[in-house]
Amino acid sequence: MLERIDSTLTQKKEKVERVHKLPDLPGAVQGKVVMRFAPGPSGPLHLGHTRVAVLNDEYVKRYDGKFINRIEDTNPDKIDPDAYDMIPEDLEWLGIKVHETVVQSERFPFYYDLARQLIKMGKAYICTCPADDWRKMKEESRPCPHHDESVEVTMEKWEKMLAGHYGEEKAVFVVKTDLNHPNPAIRDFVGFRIVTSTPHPRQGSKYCVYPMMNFCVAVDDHFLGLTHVIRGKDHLNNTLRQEYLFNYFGWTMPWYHHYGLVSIPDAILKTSTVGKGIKTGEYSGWDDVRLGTVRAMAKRGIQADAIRAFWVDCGIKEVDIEFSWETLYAYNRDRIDKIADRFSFVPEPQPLDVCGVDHLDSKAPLHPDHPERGYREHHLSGKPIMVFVSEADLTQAIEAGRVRLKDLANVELKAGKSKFIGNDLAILKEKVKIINWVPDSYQSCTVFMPDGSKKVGYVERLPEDEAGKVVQFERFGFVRIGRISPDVEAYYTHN
RNA sequence: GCUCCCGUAGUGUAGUGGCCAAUCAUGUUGGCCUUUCGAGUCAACGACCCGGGUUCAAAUCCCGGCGGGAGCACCA
Repeated sequence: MLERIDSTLTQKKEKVERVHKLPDLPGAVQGKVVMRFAPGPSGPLHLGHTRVAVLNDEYVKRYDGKFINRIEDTNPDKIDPDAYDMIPEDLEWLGIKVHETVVQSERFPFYYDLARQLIKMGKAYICTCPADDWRKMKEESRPCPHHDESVEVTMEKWEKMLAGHYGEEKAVFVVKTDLNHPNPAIRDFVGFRIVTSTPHPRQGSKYCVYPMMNFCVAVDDHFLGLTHVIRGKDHLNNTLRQEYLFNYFGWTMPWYHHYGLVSIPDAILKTSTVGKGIKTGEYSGWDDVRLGTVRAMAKRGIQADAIRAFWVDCGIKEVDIEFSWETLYAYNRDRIDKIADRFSFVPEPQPLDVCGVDHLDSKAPLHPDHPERGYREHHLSGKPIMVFVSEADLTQAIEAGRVRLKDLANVELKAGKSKFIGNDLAILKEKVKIINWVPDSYQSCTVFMPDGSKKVGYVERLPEDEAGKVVQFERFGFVRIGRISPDVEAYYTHN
């Protein structure tokens, strides 16, 4: 301990630029840390999930521990069968190493056993009151008539429950906590319920008694050997409920930590809404660029690395925070700027004739800082030579009278035509603007923007190997190339 | 209504009694540089929720307000 303090003190003096790092986990032992990610399989992962997934992964990697992906599929109403495959795919894309996968619907008999043990301890009862009545009595700190039934009676009712003697909503297994607990959120909670109307996508109608999240979480967190749990603040009260189970069974609790809630502005995240939208054709799929899914981020050219850096930077504090697209984009730009080849794209293209010259050659680097990567070359001829420029640029250029076609020529404009006036870069010192152009060997290109709009224009011919890569359309922004032929489709990343 | 959590610049973050007239990042503005409105570079802007108390000394400890969030589900 003292050594640690000493080293941080000396470090502090030496550090000029401090990189934000996550704090150490209390009681973490190298090689012994076990953590988990516990999504409900209602769809693929979205930005909100990435925080908890990344943070847990960061710690597992730091301590050379184990990362468990626990699929919490105990509510058949909210299961998308495809999610069982999509979640691991998304985790892999995020660079998260999963060491073990647990699916809760495969463990129902195990949960049933523990339920029996709990009944034997007198810590649970089977309630057959109408749900509203039970809830109301709880609010008033009153026990329902079944609260104090004997172990024998309770056990008998439990077996009847399992045997299907009760219909849906006719009986629940309740974990006793403390009806007089000042916090109404902590008083007796439901551990198992009956589900018969919706078959489970994986188990069919094999089971009619379904465990509830709070029961499974406590049981699994213990039996899977978790040492540290990091999750959202919305689970704060759940942890207090789960604590009762740990105490009844005599288990030691892992270290639980709850970070603040994140609000992600302008993000479409809600799985059920998106799922419906996909069915109706409103969205093209889970990777529709308007969505906040991991898939959409990938499609747009957001790097997993940038998302990771963002969450590490946010830390694990309990304060609620607001997600900043600007900051994520800054981290992402930092990563893609180095690797993105540059191309010329002109939205709303307008033809422009360049008179007074027979042919023009253009040679521009794929990346201005890395000429060794090669060049884009165009050899233009014709009488006159025709190029395309964007409508907005053309308007401004006509107003200015002179303009530099980037890496090509200086031209003088009047009445929609232009005249070659040399190639001397000194003209830039005279505040002449540079604009982009494409030759008549262009490809049509549609850029899909995150707000759902499209920018249609021409792009200079792209090498086939740019498909799937992030490139920069000069003076337009970074995009990820979806396809190259027959026409180019690209997804806007950010500026 | 009850219970719990939280409150440092626009956003995120460092800071656990003195080295804090407060760190870093992002953002914004301006300069330089650059054949992109990208990158780089230099500078500026911008914060300890409020009020008491403890102390020689408080962003840091205590109390009270105020503000924000979550939970009180037979969802996760």
